[in-house]
Amino acid sequence: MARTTGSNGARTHAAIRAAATGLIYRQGFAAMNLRDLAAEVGIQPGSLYNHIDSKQALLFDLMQDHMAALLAGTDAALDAAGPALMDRLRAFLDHHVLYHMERREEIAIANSELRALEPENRARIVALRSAYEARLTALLREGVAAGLLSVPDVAVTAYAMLAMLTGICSWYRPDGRLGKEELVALHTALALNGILRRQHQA
Amino acid sequence: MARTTGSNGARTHAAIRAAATGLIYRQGFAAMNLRDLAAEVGIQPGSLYNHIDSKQALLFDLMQDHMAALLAGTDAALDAAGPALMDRLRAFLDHHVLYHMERREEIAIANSELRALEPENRARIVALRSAYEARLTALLREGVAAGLLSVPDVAVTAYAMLAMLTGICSWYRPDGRLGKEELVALHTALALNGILRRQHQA
Amino acid sequence: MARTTGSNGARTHAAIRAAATGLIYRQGFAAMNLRDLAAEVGIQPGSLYNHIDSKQALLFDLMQDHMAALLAGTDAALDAAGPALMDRLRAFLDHHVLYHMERREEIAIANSELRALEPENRARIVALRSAYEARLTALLREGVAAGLLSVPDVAVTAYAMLAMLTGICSWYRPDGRLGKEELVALHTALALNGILRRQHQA
Amino acid sequence: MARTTGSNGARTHAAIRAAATGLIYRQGFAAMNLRDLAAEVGIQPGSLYNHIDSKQALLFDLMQDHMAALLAGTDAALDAAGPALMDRLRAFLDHHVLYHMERREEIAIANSELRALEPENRARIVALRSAYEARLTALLREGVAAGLLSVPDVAVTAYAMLAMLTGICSWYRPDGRLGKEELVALHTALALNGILRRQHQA
DNA sequence: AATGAATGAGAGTTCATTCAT
DNA sequence: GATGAATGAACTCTCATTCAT
Repeated sequence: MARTTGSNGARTHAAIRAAATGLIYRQGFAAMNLRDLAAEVGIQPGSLYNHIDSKQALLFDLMQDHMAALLAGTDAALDAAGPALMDRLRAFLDHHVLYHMERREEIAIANSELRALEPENRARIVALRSAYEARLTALLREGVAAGLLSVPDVAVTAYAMLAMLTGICSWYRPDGRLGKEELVALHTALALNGILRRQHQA
Repeated sequence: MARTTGSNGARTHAAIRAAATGLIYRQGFAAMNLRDLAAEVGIQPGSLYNHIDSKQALLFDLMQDHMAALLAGTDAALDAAGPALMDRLRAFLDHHVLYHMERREEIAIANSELRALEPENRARIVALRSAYEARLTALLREGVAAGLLSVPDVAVTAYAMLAMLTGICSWYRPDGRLGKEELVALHTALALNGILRRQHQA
Repeated sequence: MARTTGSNGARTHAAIRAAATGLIYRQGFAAMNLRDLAAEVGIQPGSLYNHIDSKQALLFDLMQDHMAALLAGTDAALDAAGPALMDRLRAFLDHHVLYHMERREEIAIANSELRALEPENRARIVALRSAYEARLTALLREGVAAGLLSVPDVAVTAYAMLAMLTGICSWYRPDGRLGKEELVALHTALALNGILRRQHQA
Repeated sequence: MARTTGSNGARTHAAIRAAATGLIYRQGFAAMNLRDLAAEVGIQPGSLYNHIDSKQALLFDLMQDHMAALLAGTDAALDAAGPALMDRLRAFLDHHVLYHMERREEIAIANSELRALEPENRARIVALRSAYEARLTALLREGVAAGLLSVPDVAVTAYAMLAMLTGICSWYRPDGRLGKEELVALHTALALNGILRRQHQA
């Protein structure tokens, strides 16, 4: 049976996800309640269940979709960068910082609400996250092998770099003092300077 | 945690704070409930109120004490480092990393539960946090003035450095592959490399 | 229950009644929900209302139709039995047992869900039930007057006999150890033995 | 720590059980809600949980305690009846009828709310019920072996007798036309007459 | 005749907190 | 200082029902 024309189910579902993203970002998942969410969407609390299975399932869906988008965006950026290693590394870092400025709410949720997921759901998100980190560690290993980078420990360094570049989403505001491009350049340089091999280094 | 025979008030209070630190770290403040906290301490929920004023007050006390300890430890490390700027900067970074490994639960709470504080309490913790950040921005400014550092934007760079070094407390485990000293050295070097002024740079 | 292609309204209505009978029998009226009922019929919950007025009306219709069928079947059996009192009494009991084996779901509902009916509906079902009981009490009174039966209290005895013979529908299974005819004979004898007047009795 | 004098926890718990018995008897378990139950006890709904684990656990406890009391009362009646078989059979029936008049609410619940129990709980109540039925079937078998009773099928006859005698609790009222003793005598005679072996019977 | 989305009431349950003992 | 029972508000979620399409 065809979907009734003018039905606004899809619109409501999107509104729920958008409102939930904002509320979880601001208050945390446990502190968000479905009454507030429903009110923000403009429906009754019970009506949420026409669109979601449970509060937990809503969180999982948001996180999963976000991680999938992050991975897809990253791969697109790497593809666009061409084959040269340093281009690819720079593309990864640029994309990471830009994405973290533009979608800082989803990022913050993905980083802080892992503990709110039930074990099975958590395992699936952790797998996506690992796949993302693997993109960076692979680039670092290549760089070391090519003699371009100085990285004492690939795994720890990758964590540290991601932590630094991810931190931006906890304070960035679109109307801040510095523009996006400046912030991207500044952060990518800061990160690269930390690992670039130099002549006077061993 | 079994009930200690002959325990007195101070011991119970300390046990409550220790148990709360662990529970908040693992579950988040909003998701922690006082039933579980009381059970872990070995008392009834109502008895908590002989030692704390409220769940909110307990969180605030934990965060305030932690920030005070962080500031005191930092200042002690700076005093011990002597007057040389680079020694002081290195001392700040070393201390930061070490402290974040050793007290990662308190750190994680201080970083993630600001939003759970009531406005007045939040303002007081934010003030302490700003004081801590000011220690680093002051050092960076000195370094730039002395021509030792290359820092395009002091505030943003300080944030990025702190984010990187703070990230360690989200994955560090005492029984991990690398020892504390290695991790401190690795992180401090990574951070310093990012900002050291070099000859061939403009 | 799969959706029948080309099903029309009457067929859906019958499917709803059949599914509701089973669900109410198994779970009770209050515990049955219209979601499950709709799912068993293969339609959406809202579509039920094209066929029923309300959950309450559905229950009432089922009970009313059942009581009417019971009465009609009883009267047919009495008519077929002829004029002799003992034949008629035996016919009543035989029919009662047989009917309670064959339609135990409807019977169980009629016996246990009176309390779920709204007062007005309940009164109407109670009236039908009283009419049914009156068939038996009339026979008992005739038997006593004719000196054939020994019945200390007609009303109480009628209740007790009906309770005994009705009990079968709470455990009878078509694939059980004993066949229908055996069970009918056994129960009718058990009931009649309890009230038959004997020579050596006062 | 000793129970505080004057604490009325036990009294509240008993009041909850008593009120729940009445409400479940009148409305059925699924239709009873905890708000009404709490109101009848004179406490807030949430306060119920100081005394019960869940609605389901409350039902199970009521049914289990009732079945245990029925079994204990039956065994006491059998012990008091002495060794003669017919005395014991009569004692069983007398006790059954009397108990079903005096505690008809618990009985009705035990008979009609089995389906409301979760599988594990149901299995435990069914086991108690089987133990009770076994008391009667054992007596019937003895009676048949001794040539005192005529019972075509022990299991079916036992069910039918219990159904008849249990029926009383669905209509008995303490202020009714007949007294307890009369009703006990009437029912026991009705049941025994159905199975007593007579000379002129094969 | 059927759908999917909405409603509004209410369900069982949990929670931080209070307080007489 | 600790207890057990109580509170009252709030929670997530379910329900019968309605209705435009």
